[in-house]
Amino acid sequence: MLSEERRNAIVSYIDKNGTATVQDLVDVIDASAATIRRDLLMLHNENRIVKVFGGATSLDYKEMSSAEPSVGDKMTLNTREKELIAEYAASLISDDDFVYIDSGTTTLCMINYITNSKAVYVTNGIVHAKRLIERGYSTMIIGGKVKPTTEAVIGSRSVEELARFNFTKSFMGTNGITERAGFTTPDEEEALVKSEAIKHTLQSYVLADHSKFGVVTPVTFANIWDCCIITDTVPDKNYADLTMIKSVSQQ
Amino acid sequence: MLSEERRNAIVSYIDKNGTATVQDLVDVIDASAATIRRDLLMLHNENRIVKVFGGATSLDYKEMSSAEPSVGDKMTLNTREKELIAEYAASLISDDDFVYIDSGTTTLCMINYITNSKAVYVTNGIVHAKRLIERGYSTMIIGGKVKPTTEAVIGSRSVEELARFNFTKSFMGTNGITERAGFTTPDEEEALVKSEAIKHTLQSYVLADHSKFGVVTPVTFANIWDCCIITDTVPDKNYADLTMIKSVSQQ
DNA sequence: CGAAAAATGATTAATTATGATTGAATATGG
DNA sequence: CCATATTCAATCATAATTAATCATTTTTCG
Repeated sequence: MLSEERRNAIVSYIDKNGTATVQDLVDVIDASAATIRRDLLMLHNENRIVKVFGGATSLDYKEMSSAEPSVGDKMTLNTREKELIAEYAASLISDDDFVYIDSGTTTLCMINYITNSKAVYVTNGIVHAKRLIERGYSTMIIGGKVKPTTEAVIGSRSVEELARFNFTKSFMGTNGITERAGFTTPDEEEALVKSEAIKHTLQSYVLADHSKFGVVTPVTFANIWDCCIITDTVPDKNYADLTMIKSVSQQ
Repeated sequence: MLSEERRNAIVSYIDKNGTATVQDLVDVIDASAATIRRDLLMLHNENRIVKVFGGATSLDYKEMSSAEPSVGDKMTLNTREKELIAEYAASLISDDDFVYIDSGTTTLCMINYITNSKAVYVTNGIVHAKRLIERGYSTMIIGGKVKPTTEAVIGSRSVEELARFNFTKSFMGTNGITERAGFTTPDEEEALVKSEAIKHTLQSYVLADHSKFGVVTPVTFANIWDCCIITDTVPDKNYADLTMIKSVSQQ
């Protein structure tokens, strides 16, 4: 058996079962533990599996204990509401729009519902850009520092770049919405990017499920009247007097 | 039996079965192991098969067998040569380097071997940026249009952005290398980005396996003496007089 | 035909992959 | 926190594979 064949067998076993211990692989494949370990190390370097203590897991195997939520993990939270919000937001895009899509999980979800291929899309999310391109849309990405946790492009360079654009519509994520603090986010640099994008947009939308209302996080990136909120259910009617709200709840 | 038809028989056997050991081929084809090896070497240099230790595999063997987990990463045809080239290139990065990593599959492979977390990395590849960040490196991305097929950031905006950087090292991919045409690529916009990156770099490296030598594609992005070539085997000794070459072949 | 060139097969030294061993590192269960 | 049990990485000896060499055969072409 060729060593390549053996390594492929290891990868398919792991992909099929999600995980495998070194002993599992020794039993299934005719090779010693030392060889299996060497293979796992090589496959890990080639990004074909993830080597962990005791064995290996497939690339897309989710670790439940992971404390920091990366973009991929957060996707699974609050799906039903997010889907509805995302679907409605995507429907707003028309042919000659120049659209800015903010980084964040709700906006990422929105991309799946986009159907307009005549519009041009700009984003500061690495994953967002990748998905837009995969789906065949005309896409641009903002340059700058990449923030590790959210895979968003931020920093002064990004702000400068944004200043040269004039969007017709922008779709933003947020961490908190209150009447007094407006739209807020925990990261100052991310907030600067968001503000700049909104500043250069004709009509900005904030995509936020009901859990975001009444929450304040450190930095404000827009006042409550600057953006139209797209949400599922509005907890407080006061908001209606201050800004435009589109509720997409099912009933 | 004509040597040419024997080689064709070898290729079809390998294409049909995915892999073959030297012994397999000796059994099937009426020739000695030495001849089979010579054939495999020749066929490998002609890019008709991939020679591996113990035998050979078809060109797309790895792609076929692994159930592709992440979309878009399917273009990673990682041959043994690419791995070696990538590994050596990654080892060149030192602590206070400001590194540019060009889009392309060989440079993507290189990221897996990077270990220096003190350097700062800039790239125009969407997937490259994502992987750099995932692996925990300080990363920046160039802004601009995203090219659908390669997921590379290109266009005038990218060139403008690059003009503001001063890299200590850059690692480039290429489609062709010849003495007269230098380093070439099929896409003009991509060529412009590459040239600009090289222009703002102290020492540029081109990562290229043997199959790129003697190939000319429409647009030149650098002269042969502008970059140090990192490759597996150099087909023509003339190159050594024109540029710096580091060969990482196993022999 | 016959010499030169090319291809082939056998042999061998060198390279590479593998498997076993061992001290060090890491996880587990109090 | 500790002690214990796994697992790991490094090392080495062994087995397998290879590239290089050379003698022999086949092909080429004047």
